Amino acid sequence: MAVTIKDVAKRAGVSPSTVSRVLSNHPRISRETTRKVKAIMEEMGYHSNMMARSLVSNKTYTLGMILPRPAEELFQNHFFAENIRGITTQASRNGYDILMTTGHSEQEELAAVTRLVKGKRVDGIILLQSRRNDPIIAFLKHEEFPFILIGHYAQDEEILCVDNDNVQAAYDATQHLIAQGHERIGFVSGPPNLTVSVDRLDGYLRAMHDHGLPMQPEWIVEGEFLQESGYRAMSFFMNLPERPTALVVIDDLVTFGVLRGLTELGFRVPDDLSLVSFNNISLTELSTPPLSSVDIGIYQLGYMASQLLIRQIQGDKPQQNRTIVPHRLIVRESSLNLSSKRS
Amino acid sequence: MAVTIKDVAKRAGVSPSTVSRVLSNHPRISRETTRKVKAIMEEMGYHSNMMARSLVSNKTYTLGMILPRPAEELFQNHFFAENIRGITTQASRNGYDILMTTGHSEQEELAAVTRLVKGKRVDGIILLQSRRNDPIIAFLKHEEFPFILIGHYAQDEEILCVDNDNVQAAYDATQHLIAQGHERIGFVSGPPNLTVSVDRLDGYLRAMHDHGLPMQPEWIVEGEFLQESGYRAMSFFMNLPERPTALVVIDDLVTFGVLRGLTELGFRVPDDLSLVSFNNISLTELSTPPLSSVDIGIYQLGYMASQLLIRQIQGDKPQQNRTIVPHRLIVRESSLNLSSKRS
DNA sequence: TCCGATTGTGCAAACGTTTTAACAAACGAA
DNA sequence: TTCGTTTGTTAAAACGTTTGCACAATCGGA
Repeated sequence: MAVTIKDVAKRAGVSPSTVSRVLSNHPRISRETTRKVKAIMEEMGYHSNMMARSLVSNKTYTLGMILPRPAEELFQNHFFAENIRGITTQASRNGYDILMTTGHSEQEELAAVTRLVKGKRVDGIILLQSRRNDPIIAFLKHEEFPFILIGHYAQDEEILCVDNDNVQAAYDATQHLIAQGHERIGFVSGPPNLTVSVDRLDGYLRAMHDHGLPMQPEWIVEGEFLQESGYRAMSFFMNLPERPTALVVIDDLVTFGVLRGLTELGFRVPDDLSLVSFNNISLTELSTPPLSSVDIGIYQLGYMASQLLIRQIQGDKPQQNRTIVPHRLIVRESSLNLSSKRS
Repeated sequence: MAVTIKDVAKRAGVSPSTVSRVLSNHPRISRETTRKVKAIMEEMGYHSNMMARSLVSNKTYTLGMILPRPAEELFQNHFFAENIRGITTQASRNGYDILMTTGHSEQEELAAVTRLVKGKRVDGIILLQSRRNDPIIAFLKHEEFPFILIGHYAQDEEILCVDNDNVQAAYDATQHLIAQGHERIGFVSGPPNLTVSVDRLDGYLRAMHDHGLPMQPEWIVEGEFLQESGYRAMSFFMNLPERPTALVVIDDLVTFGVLRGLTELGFRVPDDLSLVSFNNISLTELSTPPLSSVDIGIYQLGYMASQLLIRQIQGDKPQQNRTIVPHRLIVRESSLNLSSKRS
């Protein structure tokens, strides 16, 4: 039905091989033949059948990824959307498309990945998250299939990944609060089994230590990446006999929970409690007051992941396994202290 | 390298055709053979090569879509993420994956779609938006290639689409404000060339008319789907000699702009101005005050689109071209009037 | 003039499936 | 017993490419 390489060949009076070689810019094809064949391809509206091409060349020019499950709140809408934009944009630029699939459980996800890999549907895989002992990572590593992780995998430093320096990011956030004159600073963390929670807590602790500030164990609260966690943390902190004057919060969404609680109780931000958090989603600047947040370069995380994975597919060994995307603290009203406001 | 159908056949002592038929549950294959072949496939870790399968069967079990360009703010992060979740989930359930590609201009997007269609990479296409005279729609229609539109295309009622009843949604929102005792109600619209803007304005006008309320042309303001538009609309309305007491706003993000402006000027919501908007993104309930918003079922829009497209691919002719996803007004504090609050 | 290298092209096999047509065997009814 | 039907299987062609090998023609230097 559709125009094939043979049709073009016949019309051009050459063999199919020649047409194929024109397509792939083979050096031995003459200027003249190239011109003629290309003209005829144009004229006949030829587009090569990707399935046939993939079958023989064993390349699909497709990167796979699994859609994060709703349960995995680490990846909220904003993160996911920005991230995938980065991934897709860079992939496109290199002639790759993104294949997305999903599973309703860890087991189904593994089955989906297996299907993509063994069924030769993709050339590489981008993983948006990893749990501890991730069977998908184990599988991909065992198959020696190209893949990259956004985030990093504490259990295995050998795998390719793109991540932030979360220790430093939290250090910066904490130091900023200290510079604003705060000494009593609390930390609202995420699930303790996630590297990101561990790293950010670490950065907070280091900053406190480096500036000789007292650390109280009760000023560190764990939670989920949900606003409810923020709400709970807030009420815990505000009921302490000695309240902190500022909080470093693991995620913007959690901070919204803190903020809502504070507003309900009649406390004011930053006057009664200053806040800094992470991710800098677009709504941080819309809230009242606007939230200070560490921009972790979500788009760039995706962009780099695409780029590095494609390089690896094409046989480029990277110097180091882990690539760091720079972060940037965006200071807004939620962490500006009174004196600097009054000045 | 990988295990092929031939390897399985040889090991099972049958022909490749038989193995293929076992794979596709051909009725003529005996119980015994099926059992044996399946066991061997399991044992050898066989997975069929999708490229080869697609090449001959002309089916890819893949749906294509183009990533909305950042410029097209109609599709914000929240919408996009929720929508794609619906699309992918339902696709997966039917054994389809999603292929995502992108282009930096309308022309590139058309080229990308052409590549997917002519290169036989996908079985159908989901379009997340359409401009007027969309060349992509024209192309797909001309090729008679299965596709579905999320939203609808006023120029052509023949194409398959999933949409809300935006007229009724706006009617409901307006009527709610009227029920709260408002008579002076303004409308903040989106770009006038989008169907969604036209429809929602229409619903607003009808509700006002049906309740015998005065309509003032200056109470209708056009803008973009950006918070800046909300900010501008707000300052316009609040500087009128006769201010409205409530606004219907085309989109939540725009409403955040209105809200920020009001807060800056010291106005209070809903006391000085009540607000209702559309889309019900997750942050509407986190803002202060929480925003009333019409939930348009973003996930379900995607879910239905997937489902209907797959049906069409499989040869099921739908009764009607346009499928309506129900909406639901979620009333929150931003539109509850004083009397009902005090009661 | 001859010959080795270079340039341009074609033949045919291969990639891993699906599917049509054919056929053998078993079955059941006359 | 015979013959039409059903059941189970296979051989082989086809899908649209890529690519190793072969070969002819041209070229450039001795």
